[in-house]
Amino acid sequence: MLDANLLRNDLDAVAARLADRGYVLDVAAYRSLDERRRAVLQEAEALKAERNRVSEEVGRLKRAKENADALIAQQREVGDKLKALEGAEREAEAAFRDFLAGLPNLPHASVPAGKDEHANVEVKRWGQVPAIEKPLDHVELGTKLGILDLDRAAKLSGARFAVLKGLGAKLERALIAFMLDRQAAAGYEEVIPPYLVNADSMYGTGQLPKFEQDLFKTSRGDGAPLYLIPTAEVPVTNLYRDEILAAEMLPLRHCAFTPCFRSEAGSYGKDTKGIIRQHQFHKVELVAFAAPDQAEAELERLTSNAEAILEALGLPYRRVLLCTGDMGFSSQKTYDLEVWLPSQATYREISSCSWFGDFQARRANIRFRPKDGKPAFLHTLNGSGLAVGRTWVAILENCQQPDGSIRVPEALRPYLGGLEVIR
RNA sequence: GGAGAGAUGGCCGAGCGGUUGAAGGCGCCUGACUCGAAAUCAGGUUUGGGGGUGACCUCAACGGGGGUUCGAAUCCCUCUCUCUCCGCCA
Repeated sequence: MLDANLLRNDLDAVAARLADRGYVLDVAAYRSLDERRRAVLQEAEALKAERNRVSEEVGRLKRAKENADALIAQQREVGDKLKALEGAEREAEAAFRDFLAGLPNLPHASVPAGKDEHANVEVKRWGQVPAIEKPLDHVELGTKLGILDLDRAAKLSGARFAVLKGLGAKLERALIAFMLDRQAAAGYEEVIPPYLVNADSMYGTGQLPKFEQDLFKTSRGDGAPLYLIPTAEVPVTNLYRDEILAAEMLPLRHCAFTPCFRSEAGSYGKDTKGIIRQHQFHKVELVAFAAPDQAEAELERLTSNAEAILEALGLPYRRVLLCTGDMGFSSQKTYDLEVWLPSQATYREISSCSWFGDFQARRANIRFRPKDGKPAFLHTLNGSGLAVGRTWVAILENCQQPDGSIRVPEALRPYLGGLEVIR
């Protein structure tokens, strides 16, 4: 959520920055909502002040055993007026808040302006793209090796689900343990959060109210619905919702392995082949909480922590700085890491590292107490470190050998009992 | 799932219709004393919204929501969570 004061003081500048990311801010609508809200608020507050004053007087009379009937009658009138205003007050407040909550974050000054992914900027390229004659894709490789079974997965759950078997399952598990160990060593404290969260949590990180159609929603009798997390970012960021952290705790870094669940109703037709885009996948997530003056450096650190996994596995990748039009709703600056996929002869997203400024912190009310000052919103960041399923795909495709076997990256072998080749 | 108890400020803990934003204690901060520290003494110490150039004024918040009342931390309803006992269970 954006700072309402910023909008009030510099509405045109905010509108211009939002326009950079393709969002048209209705300036007039915002102004009238803000003014309406303040007008109603002031009217109601004046009445409440009146009520408080007279109530006190009634109390004084009662204690002195004097008659207060006249005052009480007068109070009833104030109470009625107030009751009449109540609905308007709530409505004005909600309309204002909903409008504000619907605005995406402002892009950081260092983010290139652009309409879509074509304006993204490649800032780094690492590794040697393997020379493979007629590379097979991960579906062919995995199916032939008997470690991937998409047909039976479809029988169980439909499209966009996968079954991993034997060494395929073990490879997935090895990758999870490998990533967690590396990130723990890099200073991230591991957490295992709930995979089902309430609506407040989804609101805190920005999935709700705008993106409910991307989520799996559960129901239970009379209780409030719970949502399956689309990423560990949601429960881990919300860990500190409505809290004030001590400045010494920052930067605070967590890593978490979780399954991720995405409904993505609009995504049919994209990435239909293989397990690039699934309703359920595994991810190791990095989440950081930083003071505002630490946050920009923290984004660089977090991004290189994610890159370190790709480098340790010897997977060629590039780092891309997303342009204003391609960033997620809550982000103010995002780097995507894209891994080379031989079968597609292109780089595909395997990690997305974002700096949210105080956008999420304001929604989730996460603050810190600076050395000698008032509590202030901190900055949140997160990034995949990495998406496990896509790493699995990248290893199969990049490490494939002419006979269809897979060479296991050396760093991973201790996690597979020393196994050198999957065949 | 059944029965009962509870949820108050950074923490502990009183209050159970009328200057209680909240006693008391702990913690923390400032000052005095001291070469310095401890101890002691004095003072201070929640957050958010609105208004004002400013000193400042004002509203809201005692788990969440709703109600009763001139007035609610205090009474009623409801939801959530925690604890104890019983049942069930990976």
